[in-house]
Amino acid sequence: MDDTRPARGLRALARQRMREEILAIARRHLGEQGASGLSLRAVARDVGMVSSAVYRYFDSRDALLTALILDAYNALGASVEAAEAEVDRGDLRGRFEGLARAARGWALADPHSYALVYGSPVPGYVAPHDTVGPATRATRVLADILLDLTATHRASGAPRPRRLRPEVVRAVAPVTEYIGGRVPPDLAVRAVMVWTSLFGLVSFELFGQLHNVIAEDLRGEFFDEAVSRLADSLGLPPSTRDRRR
Amino acid sequence: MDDTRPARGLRALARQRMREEILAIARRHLGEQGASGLSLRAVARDVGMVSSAVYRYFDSRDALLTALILDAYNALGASVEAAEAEVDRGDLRGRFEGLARAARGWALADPHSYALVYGSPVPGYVAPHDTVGPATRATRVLADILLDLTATHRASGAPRPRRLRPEVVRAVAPVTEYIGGRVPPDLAVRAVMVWTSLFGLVSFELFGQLHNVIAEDLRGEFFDEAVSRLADSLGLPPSTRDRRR
DNA sequence: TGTACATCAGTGAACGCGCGTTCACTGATGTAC
DNA sequence: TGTACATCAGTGAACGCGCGTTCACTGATGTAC
Repeated sequence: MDDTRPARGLRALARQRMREEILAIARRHLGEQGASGLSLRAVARDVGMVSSAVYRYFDSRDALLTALILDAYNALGASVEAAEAEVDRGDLRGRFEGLARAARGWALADPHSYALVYGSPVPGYVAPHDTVGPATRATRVLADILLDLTATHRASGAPRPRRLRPEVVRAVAPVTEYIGGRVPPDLAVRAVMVWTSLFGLVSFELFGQLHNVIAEDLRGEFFDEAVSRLADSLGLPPSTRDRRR
Repeated sequence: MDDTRPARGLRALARQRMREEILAIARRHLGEQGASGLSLRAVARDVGMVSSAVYRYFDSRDALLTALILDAYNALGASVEAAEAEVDRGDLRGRFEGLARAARGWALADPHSYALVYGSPVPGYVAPHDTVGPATRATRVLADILLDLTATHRASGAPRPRRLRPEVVRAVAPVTEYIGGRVPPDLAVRAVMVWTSLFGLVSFELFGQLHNVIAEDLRGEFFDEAVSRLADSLGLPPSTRDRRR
């Protein structure tokens, strides 16, 4: 059951299509039952085949879950990359805003996939190692914006960097290393905080925590405001194309 | 099955103790199976009674879940209130730090209860209305700190308030109203962002999203740093007792 | 170009399991006299 | 202070259900000659 790339031949093509149909229906089921309630039999029923037939495509229920998780990370990554790529390279703020809006947009469009990867972990399920790459696609986009920021020294308008205790510098060491280049630890701290804010906001919105907090029809407006402030906290210069602030 | 306060008489007392034992074991099970996998039969087995006996204490599986959610909110609220109450009323920053650390501390001590209320929603489960009160105990503590902040006009060192678009003002209207007093919309926006950052950070830590991001043995250090920056962003004055910053 | 055969997607029955909930019951225990 | 009785916590069997996974099978279809 090597479900890798080569889709040569008619059979292989049909196989891939079937695989994707199963995944699509499983994705829909995620919403109604949640990850731990995802039932291979129910999926098979909806696909229109007998439950055992699914085993032609996935080794087990966990393998199906893994595929869904990989898909989720890749869909988020692709959506973020595409949005960010549309913006002028020099417009760092615009790139960040594009990234942030794309992330929220994807989450709203497919909340169950979002919950699968950013919600509470599925009990008993352990993600295999090959989810690591796709999981970092979105963060890579932010990292590159920060690299450009430090490289062009445009952080002149940035908040004064704080003096950091050495433990904090060590705490964010994986981040400075991941970003690459010569990113100062203070910026790494800011980056992690911005990232958690961003996903914290999306999670709050999706998981019902903004109920009676942010007016439901103005969540997008609020999000944009928040994103703008997060951009400030990173020291991103005003957008080159849009200076309404 | 009115499971309310009056614990008069020996029987009623035993009843309450039993109820609490069931809840304690159910809480433990939450971790191993997750909310949607919580099994009334399994809980009964661990308590040492037959599954039908649990129905003497809870009307249904959902009622058990509701009790767990209520307990979680109350435990978080109590822990946050206690920590904040220990600090000098005038030390606004200290009060905020106490609140934040208590929230994280509780979450780390009982991650499954945390996931129950701040993780992905349990599919098919709808929280009854009486969870609303306990759900806001922790936020009330922050609201009171902000009230004191605006009342004493100590926000002199605060970041300059931003001009807000009217839609944003309307978006946070429920927050300004909830906090009470004359809290400016800009501060309400900051409050929501701080709150989502705080819980975003805790969720990331608990749900494994900080893996390879923040060194595992320095998460507490990083959290304290983040909390200090969040306090800054609220414009809380330097702590009266501790000026190491 | 035509045919024989190997591949493999999908079937259907079966396995052993745990689930939530109901019901009539038993027997210990608190309470009213 | 002693006793009869009502209360009610806990039992055990039963209900109908869906689950993941296995296995031997069938028959359409792509491929090698």
